[in-house]
Parts: sequence; structure tokens; C-alpha cells
Amino acid sequence: MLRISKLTDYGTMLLAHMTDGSGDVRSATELATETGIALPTVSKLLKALARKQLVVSTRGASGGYRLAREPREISAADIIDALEGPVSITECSAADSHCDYEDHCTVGHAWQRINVAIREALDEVSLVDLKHANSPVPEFHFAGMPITVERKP
Amino acid sequence: MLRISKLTDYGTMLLAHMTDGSGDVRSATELATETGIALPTVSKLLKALARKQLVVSTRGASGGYRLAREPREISAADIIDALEGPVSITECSAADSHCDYEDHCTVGHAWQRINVAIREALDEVSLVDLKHANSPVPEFHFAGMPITVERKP
DNA sequence: GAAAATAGGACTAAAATAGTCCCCTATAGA
DNA sequence: TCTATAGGGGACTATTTTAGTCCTATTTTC
Repeated sequence: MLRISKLTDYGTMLLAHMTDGSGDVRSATELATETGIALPTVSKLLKALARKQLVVSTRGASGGYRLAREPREISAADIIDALEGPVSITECSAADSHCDYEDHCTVGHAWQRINVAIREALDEVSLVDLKHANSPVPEFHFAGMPITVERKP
Repeated sequence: MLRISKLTDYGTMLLAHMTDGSGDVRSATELATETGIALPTVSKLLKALARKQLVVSTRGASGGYRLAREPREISAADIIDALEGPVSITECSAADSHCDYEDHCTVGHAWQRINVAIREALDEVSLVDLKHANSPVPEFHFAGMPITVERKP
């Protein structure tokens, strides 16, 4: 768990795809065909990404979308911010929250430090990295138990 | 977003609370009263934490729960693993997954690197840190916009 | 003016999460 | 040995979040 939503995942696929020929304007329909994601979903995602200025839209016939800036200037954090709102690992660590347990709760601040660490990790990874990730498959250790992640063919 | 579940949050509160007098055995009822979390929820959480050996349970009259090890030996990663399963930021980054888009998807591996970074951040923070987090409130920058997190009184 | 696009938002369906409850087993102590 | 108190396991329900679709309006090209 501690997972980004499917939509964010699709959004990342879309953006990574748009990296090829990033100056080109392509319609939602084209992008849907090319990525295999359903058109209404692609459309919804691109609208959201346009609102947050990760892509630029052109309306009207022969319109479409293109990346708003260089792939290296778009980070994983940007994508998550655009599609899910700011990273905040607990409800309390969001800026506007008020939880019922404030009186008893002594843990808020530490989660916020974790939040920053996660944020930094997400900031460091650009669309370029996401696209050309040929690094060796990392080995995980969950609760002491090593887990090997299968490499896709 | 990118948020741990409420239950995990409550679980963390519980464990942080149990840090005071960590040798003492306390019943779910006591802990519920002391933390203000509803008894059935506390009970459910402690059962899960006991199964993953973060707490030790004693059955029968005058039984209850206590931490299974020193607070410093319990990390945020342990807690999330116990209550939500292993951290995996996308469906694909889970060990046993198979997604419909594998053919088109070029982003899997990079998310896994992010996953490791997050994992490391979570590993570094112990219950002790979670409890005594008096560090200054960090300043966030979301999509370039600085956000100040309100300090609780 | 027709066709091809995006913009915005309403709406429905599906899935995950949260929360409660019940019946069982174990233990302490009168 | 009986009773009260405690946890173990899991079924169940309600709620919330997420995913996905669709409709209508606006913009632009030809």
C-alpha cells in the first residue's frame, strides 16, 4: 500500500508517451489509441494536466495536447500534485486539516518529516528518468523479508 | 494524497501511546479510553499488530498488550507493513502484479526506485522519533507554491 | 457552416476503507 | 470449578473514495 491511484499511473504513462516528439500536438484520440488507455479516461486526465499546466492544450480542429515544458523539467512530484493534490501522508499533515484526536495525538510532526523525505524523493525523478528507467531492478526488504521484483519481459 | 490509511494512523497513535511504560500490559479497553479511539477499532488494530509481532498479547483475565520490542526498534515502515501490507507505490511495483498495459508501459522501473527511496525514509523513523517529534515544522513547496503547515497548540 | 477538437462538470459504477459485531478460546481468581 | 475478563478470528455493513462514462458548451479550422 501507500500507493498512487490508477489514474495517476495512467497519467504518468501518458506523459511519458508524450515525451517522444514532445513538440508535437496530438489529440486525445490519438493518445488513447497509442497508449491503449480508454478515450474518456485519457481525455479526463489531459484536461486535469492542462489545468495544472503540465501540458498545453490547443482547442478546435487539429488541436490537441503537448507537454508544457521539457521532460526533464517535469517531476514525479509534479504529476502527483496535479492529479491527486499535494502529497500529505496523513490527514493531519495536510495544511487545512483538523482531526478529532489532536488532543491525544503526539505523532503529527514526525509524519510531516517523513512527508518531506518522500516529497524529496518524488522531486528528484523527472519524466526522463521515468521513461528511460533501465536501472537494475531493486531488491526490496519488507519487514526483514527480501522480496525480488519480477522484471518485465 | 499519497496517504496512509486512517487505521494506520490510529495504529501509530496507539503504538506511540504504548511507548510510555512500554513493559506494562494494558487491555484494549484501557488503551481505547486513553487514546480516545473507539474500542472495536482499537481491538482490531491490536489484533493485527499482534499478528505481525509489533505487540505481544496476553490472553485471559488481566491480559492485554505490550510492545514487542524497544520503541527505537519499531519503524514507521514496520507499522505500515503490518497494517497495510508492503509499501508499493504502483500496482505494478508489487511483487505479484500483472497489469493490462505492460506492453505500452515504460515507467514501471522508475517508480520502483521511488519506492525504495520512500521505503528508506520510512525505515529511518522509529516510534521514538514519532513520539518526540519536536522538530521545527517544515515548510512545504507544492508545485512551487510554499505551504506552511499549522503547528498544533 | 460543418467538422474536429478541448472544457467543464454531472453522473454512475465499482472498489477500497472504516467500523461494528458475534462467537470462540484462554486465563485468573474467588 | 465457575465466573468474569481478556484476546483471536472472522463475517458483515456502511461509508467514502476512486474509476470510468457521458453530455453539453465553446473554440478553431477549412
